[in-house]
Amino acid sequence: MVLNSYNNEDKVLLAVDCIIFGFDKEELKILLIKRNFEPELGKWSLIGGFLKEAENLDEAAIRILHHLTGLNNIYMEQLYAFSKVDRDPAQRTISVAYYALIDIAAHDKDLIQLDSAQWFSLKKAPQLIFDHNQMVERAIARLRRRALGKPIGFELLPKKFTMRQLQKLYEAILDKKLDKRNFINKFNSLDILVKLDEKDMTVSRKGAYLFEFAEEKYKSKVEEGFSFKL
Amino acid sequence: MVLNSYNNEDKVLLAVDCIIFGFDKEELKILLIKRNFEPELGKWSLIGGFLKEAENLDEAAIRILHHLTGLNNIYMEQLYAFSKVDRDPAQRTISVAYYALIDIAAHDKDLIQLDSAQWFSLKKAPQLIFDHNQMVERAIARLRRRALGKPIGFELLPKKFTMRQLQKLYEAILDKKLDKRNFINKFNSLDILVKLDEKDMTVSRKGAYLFEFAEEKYKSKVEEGFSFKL
DNA sequence: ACAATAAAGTGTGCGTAAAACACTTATTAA
DNA sequence: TTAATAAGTGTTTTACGCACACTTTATTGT
Repeated sequence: MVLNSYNNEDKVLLAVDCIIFGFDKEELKILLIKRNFEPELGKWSLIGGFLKEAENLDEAAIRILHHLTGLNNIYMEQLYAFSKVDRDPAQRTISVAYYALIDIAAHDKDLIQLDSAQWFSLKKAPQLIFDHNQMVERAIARLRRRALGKPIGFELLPKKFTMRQLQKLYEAILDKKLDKRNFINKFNSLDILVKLDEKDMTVSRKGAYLFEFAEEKYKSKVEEGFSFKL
Repeated sequence: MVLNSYNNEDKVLLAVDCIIFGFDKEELKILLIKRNFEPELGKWSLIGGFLKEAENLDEAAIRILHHLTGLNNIYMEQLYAFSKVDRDPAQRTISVAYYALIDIAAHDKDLIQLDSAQWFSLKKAPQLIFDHNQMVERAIARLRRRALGKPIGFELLPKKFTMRQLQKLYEAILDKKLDKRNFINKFNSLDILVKLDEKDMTVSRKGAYLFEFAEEKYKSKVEEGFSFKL
């Protein structure tokens, strides 16, 4: 064999595409941008760009997301590397997808207000370019599994929230209705919520008690994980 | 912005590293090769190579594995893309790791008998180059989660096997002792095993009944998944 | 002031699955 | 014949998932 086998190897373009899910009290949304360059100019796509030589993939994802949307301090998780040979007709490109879930309201101020980046209801999102729809599907599947294996909500809900909001978040992710009592019982048994003396009166005549996450307990639950069925 | 933004983007070397776990009736092993090129010549590493322009990552993994070990027909699953900037000191390289579990005995004939590829007990494996140890750790974690969510064993055990072998497989993957009776009860309730009239007499004075997987039922269980705690 | 309305809040019982637990059986080698 | 070895086998208790319906609270409109 050869001594330094690194010569003569093909180099490729490595893209990073960010799938940003947002929650706005009722449903899951996804942040998309309208491409302003060829190919597929004018079509909707995920938030994407190319890895630079001097950064790793996590850093690239953060940079690209910030550059195209203004969003900061978003923790994204790597999803999968998509590599079909002709996935991008313009040039051979491998794309590593990242995803995150954010509280739309909390990050609203960061969002650059171009009409190029826009929230879509997940169920009414347009067709995306290349294999981006597949990426989104895989991200949703991952999200669901994650929601059943670790608590979510901390980065997604306002600091103080009602049980109903938390339940709606899970319903949106799992795409099914849950029983109020069972949901509350199960979540309470995790012992990561703190009931406040305060009520949210905007939501109904009676008002609904507000809760907070007990940050330390929440984080240790994320570490250890759990497995529940909802 | 620019019209065709693809120019001026950095291209990188994209490696694929294969983590091949094997099971040999007692413990989990891992297949490693001794590097015969610089950098790190003579050290142990995962089975790796570079993606070519005309293939996707799955294909590259299969080609590389076959080329370096002779192994054929191994289904590998993509694990994660590792991208630390200096992970390979020789050149900027991103590596996508793949992993698979195989029955060592069944694939023995395919293995090229160089002293360059060698099975190591997982617990006694040597230090690997670059970030390959991290890759292995992540693969083990994934393997454990997978073993609790879908049946495994079909590709890993001989066609006919004893309950004890199956249990040892799970014990090796989960790295803990399991209760014989509970294990059998749980597995039987899945209804994917066929008890044969044949006994394996090599294993004890009394002999142990052999089982097979009911292939169709097994596959549908893989599709639907399950969630068990062992 | 009273009635209607709207959403919040609250508890129980049943069935299934997990976990703990120990003795008997079959065979062979001494 | 017996000593040794691993296989084989059920039951009980506990925890969890899931189905299920009425009461409470405050406001708004008449």
